[in-house]
Amino acid sequence: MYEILRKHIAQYITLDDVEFSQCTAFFTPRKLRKRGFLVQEGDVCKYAAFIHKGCLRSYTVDNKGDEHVLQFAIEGWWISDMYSFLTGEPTGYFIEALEDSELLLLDRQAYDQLTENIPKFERFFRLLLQNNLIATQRRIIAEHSKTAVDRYLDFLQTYPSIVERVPLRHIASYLGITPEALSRIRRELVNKENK
Amino acid sequence: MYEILRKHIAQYITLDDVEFSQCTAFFTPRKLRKRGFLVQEGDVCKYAAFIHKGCLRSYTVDNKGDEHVLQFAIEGWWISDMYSFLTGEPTGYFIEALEDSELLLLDRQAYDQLTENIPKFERFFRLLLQNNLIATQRRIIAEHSKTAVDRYLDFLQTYPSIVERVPLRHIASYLGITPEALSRIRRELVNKENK
DNA sequence: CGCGGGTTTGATGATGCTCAAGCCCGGTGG
DNA sequence: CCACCGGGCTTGAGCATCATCAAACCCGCG
Repeated sequence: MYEILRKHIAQYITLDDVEFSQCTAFFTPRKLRKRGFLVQEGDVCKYAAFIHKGCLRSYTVDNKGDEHVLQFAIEGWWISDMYSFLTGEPTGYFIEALEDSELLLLDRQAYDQLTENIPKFERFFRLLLQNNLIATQRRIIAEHSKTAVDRYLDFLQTYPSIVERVPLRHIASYLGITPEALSRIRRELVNKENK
Repeated sequence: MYEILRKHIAQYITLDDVEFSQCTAFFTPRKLRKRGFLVQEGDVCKYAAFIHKGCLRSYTVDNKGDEHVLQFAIEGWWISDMYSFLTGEPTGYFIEALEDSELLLLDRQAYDQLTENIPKFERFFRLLLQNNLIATQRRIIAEHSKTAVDRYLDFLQTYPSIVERVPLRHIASYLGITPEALSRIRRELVNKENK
């Protein structure tokens, strides 16, 4: 049950067996069906969720009713609204399962105790935040410097395992374009291939 | 010399006088003239810089030679490439003074010692990262859900003190539009005002 | 078989980019 | 003190990209 979590953590900090089994005690397993929500706009996001199996997305809905995907996450990733989770303010995001999923949840109390009992986890979560920030900054620069075609190609390169699993319209939303535009981009790409 | 830093830190953690004077020992003051660089692309970003006075920007240059502003920072803010600073990898950014500026620099060793000697600072830097991530995520959503006009108006609201100090073309770059487009947006806005 | 969600296609229009030129203003040197 | 220069901002015309809206298509599922 915890192998994936263990491998994930090992990428950032080294834990012995005792520490790891201590740490697992803080997580609560939870299943989420396809189209189920971990949180919805207005909720307080009570959990940071590690994905053991499945696929989720976080997104906002603007005042025109259009969705904007912030993040995808699959096995071995985390998903949450860190802001709401850490401040207790209501979230502006929806976090939805795109497949039947199995999560390992960490609530705020567990998070505090975990970082207190095993201080290495303070570092661990800082590294997660840091990597997330770096990726998010790169995304902004990419959106300013690259065309939609190139951003789609980058996405294919960077997240091949996600492309296979999520509907195109969500990818379009992530890239900041309409489904129609993504459709046309894909058409052009196969056209070029066949020349 | 350290009042601004003290106020800034007090927003996130509480330090007594002893702790604060301990902490100041880790900082190195440095002046930077207008148009001077703290780091340039290819350098390792050796410092996290707290701005005591002045104004800086970080930006990348893409392969067409176009600049893309990632961040502005004025008194009471930090600027750095956290990625390069924390990993030791060369940075892809330029960090340039837009005015004569006075900085308080923290190098990697000082950073490590500071977080070790005064563990509250671990929390402090995590909060900084976290706030930065939240703001950066909002920026992506805003770029997907709002027009350039609205993003400019938001910028005026959110960073009035920066608008006064920074050339318009840098603001255009931050917003992801050309200087010409920003110029036209501003023209339309004053037209509307006068009706 | 027919329904419905997701994707594609087409036509049209808005938004912002590119390139080129002009304007404004502050700084410099005669 | 003034003429000139240059950088930054503005303006204009034409164009590319992508959004919008509406309709068709495709395919899995009841």
